[in-house]
Amino acid sequence: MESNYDSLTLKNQLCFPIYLCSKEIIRKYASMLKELDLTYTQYIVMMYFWEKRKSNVKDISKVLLLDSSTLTPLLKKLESKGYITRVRSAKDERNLDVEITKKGLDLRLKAVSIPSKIRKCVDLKKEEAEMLYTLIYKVLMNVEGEGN
Amino acid sequence: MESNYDSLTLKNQLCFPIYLCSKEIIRKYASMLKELDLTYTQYIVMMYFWEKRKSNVKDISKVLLLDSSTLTPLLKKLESKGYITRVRSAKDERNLDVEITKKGLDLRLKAVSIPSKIRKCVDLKKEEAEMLYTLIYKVLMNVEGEGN
DNA sequence: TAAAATTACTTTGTATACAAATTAAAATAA
DNA sequence: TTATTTTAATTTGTATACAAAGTAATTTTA
Repeated sequence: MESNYDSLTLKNQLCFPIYLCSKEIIRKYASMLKELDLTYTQYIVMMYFWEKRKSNVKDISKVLLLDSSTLTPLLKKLESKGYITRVRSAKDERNLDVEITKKGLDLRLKAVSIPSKIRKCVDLKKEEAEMLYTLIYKVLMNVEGEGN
Repeated sequence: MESNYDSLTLKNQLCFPIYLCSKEIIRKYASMLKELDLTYTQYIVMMYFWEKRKSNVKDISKVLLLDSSTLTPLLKKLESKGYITRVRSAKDERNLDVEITKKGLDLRLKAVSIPSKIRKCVDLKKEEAEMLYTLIYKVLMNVEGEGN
């Protein structure tokens, strides 16, 4: 039986390696994304727009679990790079219409090789990757579920 | 067979949910750690010192995979809270001797309940947690292994 | 319909993160 | 032994992250 005392050691943490894993993978992405002049978070947002084309801060926030105060400057940055446009909604001035540009859509072509590079780097068998995906999602749902 | 095109969608990313999971768990920690006046990263560093008592920037950096430029201000912060001391090494002035204080050691008692709270929140069966730990570690080793 | 509450986004403040440049000390080479 | 290189930590610059406060538009309520 594991004591409370033992529980408070680095090697017995589950979340610590998840945190490390996240950071280190993002570092890998960062070096690959340098050519596209994108950071990892910007890449995630672009991926969202490659699928959705048009959205607003609230909806992006809901899907990417990024705070609106993180998104505001990030979207301004992507706008300054010409990948998206930001305009207040005519229907409801509170909303910001965010839309991907032609240049933003074109960027996708430069990014298509990235997932396979990352997969090679992560280097898990198909079943392992699926198991990891399942478990991580389970944790995510459990953590999100609890009233925070 | 999954195409390169399909690979570049949010739902087919393995790293994205790991990144979300890491962030959301850290958010949980943050609310629990508020009482101890610690952030998650500060908590990790304190956990290191609860096991090690004395160290230096380089060794902490190696174990926690945190850049020295992240650690410098963080250690200053922990020093200002009275949990550690920072002194240049007499033997080699390049090194910084970092040591936990009595107050820092005492803090451990306030933290012992946190791991079980987090486990409850993550809510995985023992075998699931072990499997997740194994897989995450495998990825971490693979990603770190690749010459970066 | 005027006041109150809600909503969507932005701003502010604090704390990571890390690359790249800098500084100072120690080790190595010439 | 001086010059060169290496090493350890710090500083600088940029980009997240998010809580909390603020702003302005819209909706709800009294």
